[in-house]
Amino acid sequence: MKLDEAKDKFIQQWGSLGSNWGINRTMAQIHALFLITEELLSAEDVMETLKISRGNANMNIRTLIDWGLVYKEYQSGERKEFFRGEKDIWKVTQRVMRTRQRQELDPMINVLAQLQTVESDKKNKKEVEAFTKQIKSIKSFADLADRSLTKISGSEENWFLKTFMRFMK
Amino acid sequence: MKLDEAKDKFIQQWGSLGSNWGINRTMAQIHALFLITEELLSAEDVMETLKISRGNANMNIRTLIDWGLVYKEYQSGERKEFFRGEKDIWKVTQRVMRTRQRQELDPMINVLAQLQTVESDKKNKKEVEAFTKQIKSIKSFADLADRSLTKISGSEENWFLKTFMRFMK
DNA sequence: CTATACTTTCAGTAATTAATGAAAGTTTGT
DNA sequence: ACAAACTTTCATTAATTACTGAAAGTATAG
Repeated sequence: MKLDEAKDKFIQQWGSLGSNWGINRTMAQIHALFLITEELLSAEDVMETLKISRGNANMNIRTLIDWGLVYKEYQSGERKEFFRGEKDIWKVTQRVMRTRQRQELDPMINVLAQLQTVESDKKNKKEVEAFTKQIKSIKSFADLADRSLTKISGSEENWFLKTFMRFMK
Repeated sequence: MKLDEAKDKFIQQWGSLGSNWGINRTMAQIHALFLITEELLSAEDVMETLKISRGNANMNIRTLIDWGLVYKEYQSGERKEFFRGEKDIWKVTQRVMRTRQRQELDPMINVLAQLQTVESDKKNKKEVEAFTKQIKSIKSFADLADRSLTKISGSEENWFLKTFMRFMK
């Protein structure tokens, strides 16, 4: 396979992976491009390579920066902004975990906490008990996931690999 | 909060969580309904509770069965099918992991394997090396994730909790 | 201060994804 | 074998989500 073909294939596959996981295809493709590009890229470069509009490129690069997957850098002598992708796949994973934990797990946990107290009367006592029990069990699980993610996404790769490999044996 | 209000809130929240993770809102809502319903439900029940069409209910219940999150059961004396949701949140997690591993991680790993061999000529030698190195590093990570998921999704909750809690300490 | 080089926003539009419901298919009881 | 009771499919329609591009906004150099 030729290099350009391989790069394109990687970008497409990463894009489709992203879109299956609720991350828009273009954002995932831009991220893929940054993952396999050593050099700094400008918004223009991204637009041209992926054939997307200025607005689209700008918005998604911005989101990638928010997620901590892309960094803004300045080239001396150049007026425009350049960007560099985080290459370390372990760091990438940690940052994706963190972002999604904040955006999705934490709100879920809040709602679950609220749902633990439901009014009960003589008519539906049994039903309320069953509901509350199930919500509590989901909440416990979500709390465990939350603590785990916090620990994992704050840990060094070395620690993680060492301990995790032992765990997985 | 009233019970019905709480149930509805749970269904909505689970639906929105799902849709953020690339699972269609209705499928996630049906799943939520099954998670908090002790009794058997018919397709009709689901249609009425969630105000969705017959086709929609049927297709998504089917997918939930494929994922192993809902079971088909027959009521004696009744001609129509009834369904029961898997309540154990640990099992639910394992099955979601398994399904997504099959549907998304495995294809990604296959593509990464292909991308490891890229033709090189004197002009782009350096570039090809850098690309291959990065792909290899992503592939190793994906392989680790794959092995971990296989192990976790085949393990007992007890084993998992015991070992994982030690790991997380 | 002002012209230029850039970045950001956002209303309108396009593309994608999901839902409907009627028709076709299947199963079961008599 | 037939009819009733139910399930599945799928073409059409609706809803959602993402993209474009022009206009507005901002920063910098001279």
